[in-house]
Amino acid sequence: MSNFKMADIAKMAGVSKATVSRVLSGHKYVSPEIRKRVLDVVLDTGYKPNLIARSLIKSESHTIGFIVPSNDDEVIATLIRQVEHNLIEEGYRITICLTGYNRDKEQKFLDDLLQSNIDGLIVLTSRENTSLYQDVSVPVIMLDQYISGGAVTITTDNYYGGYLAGKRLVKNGCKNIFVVTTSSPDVAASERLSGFSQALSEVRLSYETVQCKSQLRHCEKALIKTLAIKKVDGVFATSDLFAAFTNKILEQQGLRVPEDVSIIGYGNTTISDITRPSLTTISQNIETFSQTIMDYLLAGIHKKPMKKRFIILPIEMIEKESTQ
Amino acid sequence: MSNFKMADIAKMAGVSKATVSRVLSGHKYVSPEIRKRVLDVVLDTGYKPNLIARSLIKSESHTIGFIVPSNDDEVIATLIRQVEHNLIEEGYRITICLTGYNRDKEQKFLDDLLQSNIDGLIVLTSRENTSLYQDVSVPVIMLDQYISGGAVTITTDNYYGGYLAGKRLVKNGCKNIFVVTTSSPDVAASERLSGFSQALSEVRLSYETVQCKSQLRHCEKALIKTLAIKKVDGVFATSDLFAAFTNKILEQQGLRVPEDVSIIGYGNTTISDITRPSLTTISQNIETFSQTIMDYLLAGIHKKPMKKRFIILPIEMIEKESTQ
DNA sequence: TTGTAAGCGTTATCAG
DNA sequence: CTGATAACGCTTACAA
Repeated sequence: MSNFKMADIAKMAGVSKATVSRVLSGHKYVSPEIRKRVLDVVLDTGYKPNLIARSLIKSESHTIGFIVPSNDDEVIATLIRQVEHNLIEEGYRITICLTGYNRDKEQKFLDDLLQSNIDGLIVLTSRENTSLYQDVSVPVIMLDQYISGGAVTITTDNYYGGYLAGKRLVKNGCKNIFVVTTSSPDVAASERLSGFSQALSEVRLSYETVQCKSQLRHCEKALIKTLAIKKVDGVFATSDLFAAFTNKILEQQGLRVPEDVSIIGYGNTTISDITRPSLTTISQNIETFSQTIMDYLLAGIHKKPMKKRFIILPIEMIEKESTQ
Repeated sequence: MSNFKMADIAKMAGVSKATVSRVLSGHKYVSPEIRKRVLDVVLDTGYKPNLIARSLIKSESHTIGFIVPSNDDEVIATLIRQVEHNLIEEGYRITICLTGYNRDKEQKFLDDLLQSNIDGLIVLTSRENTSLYQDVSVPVIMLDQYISGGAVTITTDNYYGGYLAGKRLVKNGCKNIFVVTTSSPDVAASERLSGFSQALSEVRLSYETVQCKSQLRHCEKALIKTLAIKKVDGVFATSDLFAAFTNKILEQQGLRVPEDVSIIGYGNTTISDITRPSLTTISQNIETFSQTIMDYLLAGIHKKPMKKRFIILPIEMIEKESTQ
């Protein structure tokens, strides 16, 4: 990294700072000779402009804040990766803010970002915390849930995903159904459950709920406890990880999947392919998800008119071995 | 977000900008009355100082760049999460840069960060790309490998981890050993293999190598191909994910784990607990890893003297069901 | 087409 | 203790 400043380059090239600035910003109205002279010095010195200074005067930072509960979920990690990839192409970078659903933390992150001239925000949070984003001065993409105010909501069709899963278990003739889900205020999971519920209630079925705390051993306990008092022949888990773990526990208990129990997970992640049997699951197209986020985020940043402020992306069920 | 600037606050409180600045920076030498007067206005208006302006004059940004190939590995995702958590406590935030081992991308990330007054850098990269970091103007924590220049290297004992795995398979009497590893230039994996090799060569054993590209189905092909020509009774995978997948394929081929084949993974991740059988694995203490990174990073930022510039953290083998 | 000078919103310096 | 005034490193009217 060179320690040259624009003034140094200007002096060395025998021009003014303004001219150097124009050359570097690809401004027109610079004579070829002078452009070359400046560029030569820039190359010689390895000069790189200070982006903070530029940021201060332009009130932008080419930085997008990405606020999420965690990166431990494979789907979220993939989304982060994909969004980062797409944003880079457009000249932005991302600052990751992991909130753990903690409102104070989230508030602090938000303030910090807003004080740093960020250009936009992508947010995944709980229902309670949406209020933080109702009146923010930069474009906000709110994931998975509606929020009043100016934000654009983008979500995959979690309700329908859950609904499809429900229909599938019903089709398999399952009567004793477990739902394995998180205890976090995860809006996607709760939408999935609503859809699932709907599918079951259409044939007058209900289900047992097994809640998993972050630690899998708690999940194991809860599952075994419920198994002690209820039979099971069908499972819907709100994530592939839960599905995979449930699959293991069930087989440890002497139940065979899919012969005795059908299992459906969510996410179509790597995990759904490394279990035996592989897991039937609901797939969201992460590339499309990311691309849509990008499109609306950039539209917001460039103040382009938007037709919609609420976008629902389709999902599909991927049949694997756990529901045969 | 308020749109007030320091000058506004100063005017409203009837003092100078300098005084407002002093109050907000918690400077001493401000009379109680004036302090209160300013603070009242600040609270009333919801004023928050612009961090970019502060950053410009102080030549720091309270931002740490975290350069890694990807976030799809569970160990790395956990490390990112932990480091982020620790850094927040210290008033820093992180910008994530996912390189995919692409040198150009990495170079661009680096330049961009350096042009933005970042305070420090945490880097996980390939051997070839270390040269990018040999002469960087901010503290660099290089993960998993040594690098000449001023950077501090922090690594877990990958070599010994591999060695332990090798010893364990030998102890189980394995003679036909497979190693399943990545085809990426992953320095940790290659260290693990060195250690593993050493353990085997001490008893004059060798092994077959199965290379996995990012897509698991390629891995499956490679594995089946090798199985067609070689017997196997022991497997060492350089990640739990590979181990889990291998476990699945082997059982599909009619081999029982651990009766016919012993498997050892790496990372002690969630994956190692959701397979049947659960996977014996090598565990790195991520909290300690993260804390060590933090300590040295902050020491570097605050220009404190450091006793060591090369830190190796211990690992341990966690015996689960796949090697019994 | 180029240079001069005035910002961007803070903090640092130096009188008072 | 407080207030002008000059940085920080760049962009951008406005002039020339």
